[in-house]
Amino acid sequence: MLESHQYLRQFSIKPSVQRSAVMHFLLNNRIHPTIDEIFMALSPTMPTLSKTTVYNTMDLFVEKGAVQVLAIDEKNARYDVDISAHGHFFCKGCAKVYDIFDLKPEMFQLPVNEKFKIHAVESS
Amino acid sequence: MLESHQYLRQFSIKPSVQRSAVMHFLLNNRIHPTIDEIFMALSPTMPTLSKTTVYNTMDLFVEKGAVQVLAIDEKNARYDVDISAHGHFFCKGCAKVYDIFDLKPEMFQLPVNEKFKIHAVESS
DNA sequence: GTTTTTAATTGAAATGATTACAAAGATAAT
DNA sequence: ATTATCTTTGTAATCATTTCAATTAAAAAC
Repeated sequence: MLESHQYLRQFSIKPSVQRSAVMHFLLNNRIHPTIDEIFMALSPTMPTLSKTTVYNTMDLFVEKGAVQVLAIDEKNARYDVDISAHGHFFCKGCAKVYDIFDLKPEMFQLPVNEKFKIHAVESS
Repeated sequence: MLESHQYLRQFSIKPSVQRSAVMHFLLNNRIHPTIDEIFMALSPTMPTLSKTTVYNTMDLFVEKGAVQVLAIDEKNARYDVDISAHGHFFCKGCAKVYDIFDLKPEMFQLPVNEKFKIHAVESS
């Protein structure tokens, strides 16, 4: 939990009890969780936690670049504390997201010469 | 429209006025449209069309393998009549999906030796 | 070609994830 | 200690999607 505190500071995120708890969970459970999974995991030991806070917290984390949001699961947004450039695939059988760490930038032949500029590439 | 009729049959989809109209739109507007975009485009010339029909139709098309559904846009499901293996990227500026045709199967180093079997790989 | 059966379409209501908002609580500054 | 600012919380609103039952259209049987 101390670690999470420090970790948040690295991304200029002011720590709070809730934020540290959420980050602690993310760092120790790399399961690309949904909002609900995060909420369900924390609420037993944090009965006052609100799901809205989880939404707010994750929005902040994404905005500050501490986590990335995946759109790979049509049903729910999923989050990844691993912000390195890597891919994902979604197993429809077990409904889980798995990492693909072998992707290389050259794999994407983007039309960068066109009228838009690339902000980010997600292989999710 | 005649073409769409024939096209649907190739995927064992029984054509109807609505289905042909939707497929005709998809074949001639390769913009990876949302349900709403399809509905909005067709309803002027098809006032009785229901949005539920568009949902039903797209579900059927996906099930029959005539189109693929993309999860790349967090807000809405998007559909692509191009069922060939290719990638996509989503421009947050213009909120449009673009194709990436240079992806190759080898780009994905999947852990096929594990306990799940891969049904499909989407780079979207 | 009319009747019967089956399938497709439709609109309204239900669901479920996410967002908006305003009040309550906690933290930081004075 | 007091005031101001930021965070958390619960409720209500929103929006995409699904469910469902009724209507309409199409296909099959006669």
